[in-house]
Amino acid sequence: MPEPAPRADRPADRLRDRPSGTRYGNRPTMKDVAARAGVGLKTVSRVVNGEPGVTPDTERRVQEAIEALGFRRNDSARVLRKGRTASIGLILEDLADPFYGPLSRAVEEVARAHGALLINGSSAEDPDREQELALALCARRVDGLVVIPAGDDHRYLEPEIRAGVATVFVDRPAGRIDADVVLSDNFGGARDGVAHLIAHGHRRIGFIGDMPRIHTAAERLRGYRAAMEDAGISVADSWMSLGVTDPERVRRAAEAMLTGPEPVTAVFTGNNRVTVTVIRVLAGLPRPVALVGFDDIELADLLQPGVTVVAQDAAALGRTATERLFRQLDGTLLGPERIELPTRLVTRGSGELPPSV
Amino acid sequence: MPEPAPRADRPADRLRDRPSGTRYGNRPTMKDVAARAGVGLKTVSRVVNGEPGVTPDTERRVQEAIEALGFRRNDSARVLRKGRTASIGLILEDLADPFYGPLSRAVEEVARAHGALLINGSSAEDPDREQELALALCARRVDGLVVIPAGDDHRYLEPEIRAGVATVFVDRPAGRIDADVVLSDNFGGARDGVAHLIAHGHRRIGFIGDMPRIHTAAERLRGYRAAMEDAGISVADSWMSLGVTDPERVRRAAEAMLTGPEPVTAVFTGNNRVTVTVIRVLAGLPRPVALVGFDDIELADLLQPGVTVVAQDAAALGRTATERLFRQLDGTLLGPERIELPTRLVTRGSGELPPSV
DNA sequence: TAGAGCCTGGACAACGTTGTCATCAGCGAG
DNA sequence: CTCGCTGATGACAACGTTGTCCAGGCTCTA
Repeated sequence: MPEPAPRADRPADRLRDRPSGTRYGNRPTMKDVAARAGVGLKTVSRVVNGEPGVTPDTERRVQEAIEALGFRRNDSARVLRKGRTASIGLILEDLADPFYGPLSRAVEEVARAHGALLINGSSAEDPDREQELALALCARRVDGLVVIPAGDDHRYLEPEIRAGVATVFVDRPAGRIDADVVLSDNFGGARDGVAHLIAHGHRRIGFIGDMPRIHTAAERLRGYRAAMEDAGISVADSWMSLGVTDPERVRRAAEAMLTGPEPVTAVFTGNNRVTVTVIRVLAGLPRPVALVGFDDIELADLLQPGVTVVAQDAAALGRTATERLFRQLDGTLLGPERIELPTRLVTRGSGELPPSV
Repeated sequence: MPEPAPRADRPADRLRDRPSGTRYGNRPTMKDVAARAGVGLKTVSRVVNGEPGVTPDTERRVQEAIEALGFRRNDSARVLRKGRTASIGLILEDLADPFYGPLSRAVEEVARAHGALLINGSSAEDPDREQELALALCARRVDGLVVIPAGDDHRYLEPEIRAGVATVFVDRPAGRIDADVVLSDNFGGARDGVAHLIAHGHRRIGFIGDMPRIHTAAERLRGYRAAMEDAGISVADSWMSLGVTDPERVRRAAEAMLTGPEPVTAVFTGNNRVTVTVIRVLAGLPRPVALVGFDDIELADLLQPGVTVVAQDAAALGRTATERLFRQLDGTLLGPERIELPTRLVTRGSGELPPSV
């Protein structure tokens, strides 16, 4: 007997059978509530959404039916009908990076203030994965997207943006499309940080940063070069090292520039991951080496010496971007803009060490 | 003229009008693709989903139409039809807390391996907000929920769980319902940490922890008491302080137990937030005070002295929980279980300081 | 050459909600 | 007493997709 019955009441497309009190795995719908309350479908909808035009008595009956059945509105259907999902997507590089914690919290808070949920994913610095994620989020019909780009070509988002997906890029600019961008002043911050070292007497200063294809890394390198040039110092190639922030590579890079014929007396590190590794390297050295790092790190003040950093305000980045996103959705925005937030030099000791001879 | 035409081709329920190349804000649907490709609706569906039974030639025509129109499947409709959303929800306390970074990354990775997206929200340690979030996620029909509970009564989730929402609690147990729980061995970890201090000669040991209504805080306090009792030490009330982990309160608590008639010679801190604040307090003291903290913290090895901690594996917590969630969805699971992961004592110096007299 | 069987493709309903519109009862005014 | 109005209520279609099922054309074989 391949077919038990010619026609089942409901298609049994949901396989899970749990020891439920009532229907197996099938949730009650407004139709069920309506039947139980003895009212029409639309009346239930009105009650659920707090729309006016329902007698207190009717409302009570509906509420009772909702309670009794454990009804919960199916937002998928609602979204399908209304066109807006009240959710935004956040794509970042790595949820576990302490820099992104405050940023995503800020994004979440602004979203929450607008009644939206946050869906997020990590690109792991892989452009393909970024695209895959972004498009998956668009297929879910998120209302907007906050993207910390891994790739440098975002034309794939053009149809989505045209279709109304509000999009803001954070921390790094969008590639090959015109879109809202919220950045830190990476160039200025790095230049100031390096200038600080120069002001304390250093001339041979090393730079260790992330892969040069990452915009922030490139900008910070540019800031380093600018500060050196402003001071009339010519930079040796061996003083600069860009690449993955994997501790092993960073360690080797640091050790290389600290030895050799022209060893650096100070190091400028391009992000928090690099800074942490370099602190470990410097801790193992007999002579003190000055250090300024981009990005603040927790407990930086308690190390000996305290670590001087160029701090950026990750929360402000996230907040600014997300507020802008919702203004795009409001329609109270003119055109794409590039917003640059200032950085702040926090002196704690490591940047004020004199060059040791 | 209030009405421009008796019947518009499409209801203009979407207000946004962008300078789109084609239809304003209206995305193409499979119907549009079908029309353009000169095929039936279902054929488009087949191509989009890679189902068999389509001639290469037809498939090519459909693909071209998809490209040309910039079509992207509307997953809301798909979800409505299929009943599964391929997304899971994560509710934690605070996205910005470094402890939750690795945890949520692990959750995301497992979700990704199962083709699911991650929606997350922060409860800010507020039970009402936790419930609001959880139910909002259920309304979105997430397939499952990973919850780091803020509240201690989760009966509100019963109808959802019955309806098939896979649910796993992490870091703290569920309240008043029977559900999967993945925890660290908070009791054992704290006991070992305190025993370590005792082994190094301490008798007057302080405990500073989070609010006692939080399960982890209570368990760690219990571990502290157990270790003290095992060593035959009777604990003075003034040695223990539980409450919010706000730096101001923690600072006062630490200062109080470090002065007075019976000052402690060592402190056990109940979580990473507390540890960081106490390190700052201790750094300002003339005499050394031993410290062991629950939770590992970055750079703990570089402080003077290094901070001895009871480390828990946040990533393993998230991974274990999420894998279990998907096994619930597979149906390859018997019943709710309580899984306890071990902690690890990492000695770095601060816990090995002798009592200073 | 005809029949059987297979493969491709399309018509149609259904998922659960919301917007539109019609209906109906009750009521006040003329 | 009746007309028209108001406010509550429900019937119905639509959102965009997928599952079911049937039709038509093709190939293969007897």
